[in-house]
Amino acid sequence: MQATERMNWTDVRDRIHAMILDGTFGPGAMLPRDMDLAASFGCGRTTVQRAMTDLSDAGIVERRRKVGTRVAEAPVARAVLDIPVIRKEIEGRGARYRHKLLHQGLELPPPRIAAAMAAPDGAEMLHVQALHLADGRPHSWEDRWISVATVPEIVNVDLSDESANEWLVRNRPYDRCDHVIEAVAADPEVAAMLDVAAGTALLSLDRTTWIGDAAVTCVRLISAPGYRLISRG
Amino acid sequence: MQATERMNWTDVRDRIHAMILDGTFGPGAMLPRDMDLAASFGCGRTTVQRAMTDLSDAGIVERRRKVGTRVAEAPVARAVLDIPVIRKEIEGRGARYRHKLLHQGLELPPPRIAAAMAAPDGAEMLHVQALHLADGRPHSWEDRWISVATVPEIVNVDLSDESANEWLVRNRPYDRCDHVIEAVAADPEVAAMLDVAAGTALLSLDRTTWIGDAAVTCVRLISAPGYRLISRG
DNA sequence: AAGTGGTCTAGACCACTGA
DNA sequence: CAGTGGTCTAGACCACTTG
Repeated sequence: MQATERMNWTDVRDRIHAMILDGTFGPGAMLPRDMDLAASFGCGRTTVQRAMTDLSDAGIVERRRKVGTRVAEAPVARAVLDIPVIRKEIEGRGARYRHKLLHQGLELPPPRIAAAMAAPDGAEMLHVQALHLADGRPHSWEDRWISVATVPEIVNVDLSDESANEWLVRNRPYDRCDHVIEAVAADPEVAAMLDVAAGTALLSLDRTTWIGDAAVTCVRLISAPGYRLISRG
Repeated sequence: MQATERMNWTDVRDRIHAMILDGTFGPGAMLPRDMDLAASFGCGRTTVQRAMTDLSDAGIVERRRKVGTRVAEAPVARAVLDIPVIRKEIEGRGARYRHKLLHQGLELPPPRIAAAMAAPDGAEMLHVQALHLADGRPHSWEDRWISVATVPEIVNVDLSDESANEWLVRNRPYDRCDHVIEAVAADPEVAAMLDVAAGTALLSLDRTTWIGDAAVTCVRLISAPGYRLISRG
């Protein structure tokens, strides 16, 4: 008597994945229909569906109605980065967090910012610059523009107490956000703030956040040397 | 008579998300049970489940059995980066891809690599250095170590024809991979290869790939100035 | 022991797309 | 038009966690 094991959808996913990895189905090959796979695994079609959704999300297979499921040709490497709130990250390392407001004022944004936020010409925004410190040492420098049109009450908030990011997250949580990651050389101003030599290679992370189609804020975070973004999976 | 609209699971997800965003359920608040939400939306519990799975994957809510569903306290910003095969990326921009093998040999890896790949002391690996070019101009510099223990046949492959990455993807596809992103200053060797001044700030991407618990390869890719990683959504 | 989310099933219908 | 994946439903049972 054969013991018939009950399979999870994760088991089904892993068995399909294994068949792709060991060459049973090579890049570009068609997989059987969900119903046939379900029959061969002895499970319902829904379970195969669930497994396929996961493989499809991971970019391992491509599914099209009427056509079927195909093993992806050029597997992209997908890195999922969790970018924590800076204060949480610092406190999570057991260090003391402090935040220093350097500048705050209504100004006309440079074209780069206005374009990223799809803002009309001549619209003033709140410009904020701040420094994040871990145990008193510079951790990162923040250069932020906030849309007064989207968040009018921001002009009356005291940002020396709470960081702009945390106020926004609590009071105007965003829908979605874009990120751009690049390497930059420290200009003299940033170098002085972060206490490094001008020209030092630093990681820059730009984030634009949106509520629906209205831009909330566009922030550039430049971190002190040694900062890394890590993704495990 | 009220027209009862049929809701997709994405609609359900968006309505729950909207209630979180507009403050109906603030950070840390408990949401109703799936069954009650289903009743209030006029759909089955499965549909709420599907919506919740998505919100949970996105880090917006946290679900625990017997306890219920809670709005996340500290929303992390999640950036999903698709890192394409370099050749595809270059050809996708309409440029001509070329690949130049600079170095290839069996060597003892430095401690950093041996540790990242969890390799035993004294195990030689294949060390490969190469340059990727777009329309003849340097695009990125690659420094790669390949585990001979995991991929013995690699020593007989001609890597001047096909890049190591593409050979590996075709012949030893990996299970999972880790990424580390950081900013580095160009050392003289890299600077010469990429045709930039020494000390230029460059983006470095390290990737270690695995088949099960066996490391396949550990590669550092350093890109020419102006390279960016972008995530939208 | 009880309550919650996690998953499975079978069947049904919808949505997209190629012939 | 036909064939595939995408989704919904109702009901059932499982797995985990707290009391």
